Amino acid sequence: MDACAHCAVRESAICHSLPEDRLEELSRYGRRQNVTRGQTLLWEGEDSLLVGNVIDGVLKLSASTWDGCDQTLGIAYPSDFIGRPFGTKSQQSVTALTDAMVCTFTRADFDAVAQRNPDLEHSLLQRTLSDLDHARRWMLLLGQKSAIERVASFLLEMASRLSEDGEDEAGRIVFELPFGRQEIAEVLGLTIETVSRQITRLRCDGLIETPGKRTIAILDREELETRAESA
Amino acid sequence: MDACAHCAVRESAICHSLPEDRLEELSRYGRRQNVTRGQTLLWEGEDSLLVGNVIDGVLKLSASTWDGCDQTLGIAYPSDFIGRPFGTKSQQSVTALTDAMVCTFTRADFDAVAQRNPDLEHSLLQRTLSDLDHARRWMLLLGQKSAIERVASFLLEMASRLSEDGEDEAGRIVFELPFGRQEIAEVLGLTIETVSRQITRLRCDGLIETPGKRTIAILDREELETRAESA
DNA sequence: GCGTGAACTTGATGTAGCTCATTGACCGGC
DNA sequence: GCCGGTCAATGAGCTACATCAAGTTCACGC
Repeated sequence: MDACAHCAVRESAICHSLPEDRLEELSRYGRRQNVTRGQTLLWEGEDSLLVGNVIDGVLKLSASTWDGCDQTLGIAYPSDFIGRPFGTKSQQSVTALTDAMVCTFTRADFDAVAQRNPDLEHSLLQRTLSDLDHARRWMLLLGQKSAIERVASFLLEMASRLSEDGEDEAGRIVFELPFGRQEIAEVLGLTIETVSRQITRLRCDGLIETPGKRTIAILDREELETRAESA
Repeated sequence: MDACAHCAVRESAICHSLPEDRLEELSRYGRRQNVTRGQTLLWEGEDSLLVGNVIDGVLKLSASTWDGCDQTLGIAYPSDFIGRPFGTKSQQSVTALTDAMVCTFTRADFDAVAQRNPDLEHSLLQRTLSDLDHARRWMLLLGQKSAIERVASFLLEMASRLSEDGEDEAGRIVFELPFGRQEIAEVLGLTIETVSRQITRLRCDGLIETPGKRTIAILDREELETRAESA
């Protein structure tokens, strides 16, 4: 497959570090795979047989407690890397939040190619370091922030991830969440009711609008940032 | 300095991946540094000028909210790597919990050596991947677990990290925490009072003993594991 | 001995967010 | 059209943890 050459994430996924010939090598092992919304690609605690790149769509990484509460541990967007290379069990499930397309490799294949391509490992290292930074910033949110701060932070992060163009004609930042309320709750370590109440509160205070169930329009970014930081 | 040859973490830090001659190259840039308890090596938000290996002692990674609440994001033990290589600000402070010894490099020096030594990068990648796994498991704790579950999980983790020998003659697992109560609270996202109460509760229930302020003896590991999972 | 200060414990009270229950909006099937 | 299902919003009450306020213990100096 020379699909790589025309891949939507050719320039942004870790593959970008490989020159043409090496890319060709990697591509022999890759497999493009459609995933439908709700489908789980990797299961928590099972051996991580697959790794890969997200090409399109949004997926979540999650883990759950003995009693079934789910916590979302990370969100994977196009060009993000998923799975756990180098011989370890996956500590989290990977589930599609939207219909998605991923480019997968068996872990064994990927490990072998990576060992032969330091540049690929370097890209992966860079990406893993940012993921770690990001996870730790999220720990601060989970450990210290109030419900309203969490929701405000979440909306701001989603805005920066999902609103391709800045603002619409009315100066609003509009975007479609790939999350239902329950899924937001799982990201923030809250309940669905609390999330709903905080969103209502932000709407009543005139900081946001919610034209559709999953559509958010940010009216006052500045104030929302203040709410994300202080009670 | 040929200190590397006799370094306490020669076999376990990321340096282990380097052969003698390459190690010699790296060691030219390294600087052994004593850190006293409470001293901060890297500051949140500042450019991470230093990176390095922990040789001895325990340090914490932490960040704080606008209003001064600290959250501990990770704990670094001997042979762990600290700092943020590859041109980014450090997102967290690194502070010594005990007197410690670290082997530091300027980030620029380290980056350059790493680029020339794929094996070193591979070790660092492996370590970063485990750190990420670990951080995400901690997110589950911060997002979902109750106070008693958090404290029990914490004690178990500390036991596995700090009790070199298994059990003493009485079948207890005894170890000295490098944390005061306030510091435990910062790890768990709780207040000092809540931590204290939960420890008292575990003591009253006969699962642990606290012979000294910072000394913990686990009497019933099994039951403690149960408490760490379920309410 | 006694005083001082830091670290920990304990108790009393408040409250943010959870739980449970209800209602309403939207949507697809028939 | 109506009906059933899903998802979000909202209300009432409860509970776990935070907050505030005393104690208590221990180490250290005099």
